[in-house]
Amino acid sequence: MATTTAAQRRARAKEDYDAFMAECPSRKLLDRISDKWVALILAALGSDGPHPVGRGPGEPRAMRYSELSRRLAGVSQKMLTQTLRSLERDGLVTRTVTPTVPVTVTYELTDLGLSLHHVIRGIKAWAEAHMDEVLANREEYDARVA
Amino acid sequence: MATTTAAQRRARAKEDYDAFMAECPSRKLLDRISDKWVALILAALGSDGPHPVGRGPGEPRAMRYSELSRRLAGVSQKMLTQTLRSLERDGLVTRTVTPTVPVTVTYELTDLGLSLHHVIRGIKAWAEAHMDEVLANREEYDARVA
DNA sequence: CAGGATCCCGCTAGATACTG
DNA sequence: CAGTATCTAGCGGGATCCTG
Repeated sequence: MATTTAAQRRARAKEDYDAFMAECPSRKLLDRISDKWVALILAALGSDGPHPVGRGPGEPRAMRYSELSRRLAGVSQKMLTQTLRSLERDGLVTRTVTPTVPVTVTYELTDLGLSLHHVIRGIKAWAEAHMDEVLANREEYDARVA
Repeated sequence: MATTTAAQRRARAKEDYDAFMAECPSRKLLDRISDKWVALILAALGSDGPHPVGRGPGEPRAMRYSELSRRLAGVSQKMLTQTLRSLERDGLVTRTVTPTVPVTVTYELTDLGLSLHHVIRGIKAWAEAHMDEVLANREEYDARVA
């Protein structure tokens, strides 16, 4: 019983790496914004843009739950709520409950959330500048392989 | 048979939205870089940084498969290969095969890949500047709830 | 050395139904 | 209106074995 070393070392390395990954701020941020709906919600609250499927030159900020739900057509209530909660938890949005007849809940970007929104706009800028090139490369590659 | 409209409209909206999502360049880019290993590989090839778990002040660019494998300790061969292939397909890295005794394969960032790497560094910058604040908000939130 | 091919498990998004 | 609760299927990703 001595040859276990190889597997053990790998497992050990993986643990270390996972721990490192969990600590890494960049990784955390990527995990956050890469979430399917985060960027969209931030975009919706941040101002607006060509993001929504319908028209909606929309309002700059502070939206109700139902507004967001309509704006991000494809989202399920579960994911919308879950995502909004996590964003609130991280201090990226505020949640305001107004006890009207049926309750009214509005969401708004914090300064922190707004600054993150700017980062995302940077990503968007790169995407719009270079993504067609990426797509072209992709097609070329596929053509060469096939 | 008339009340099907509600569900149908939702389904329709979802389809439209999915189509929109699939087209959106920003979404595509996010899907790309949010991939678990993409950012790490780009960081490894882009120059270096505090990313790797071991030390490794390492080489600036052009790494062999096995080097990457060691540098990104936790990655499985499958994911490493898969990710590298997709990056090559997108024209973000080049793959060079040198027919030495046992084959030698090196990967290197293209100009496009390098420019994307810069975007990621921007993300990293935000993370390092604000992520502690996010974490603090998170703890505070959890404390309030509990 | 650098992968290809398979099997298989865990997690999570999504659909559905219910509530204050 | 703005959620909560539950159940399930699909798939991303790791482990393992094999090859040029």
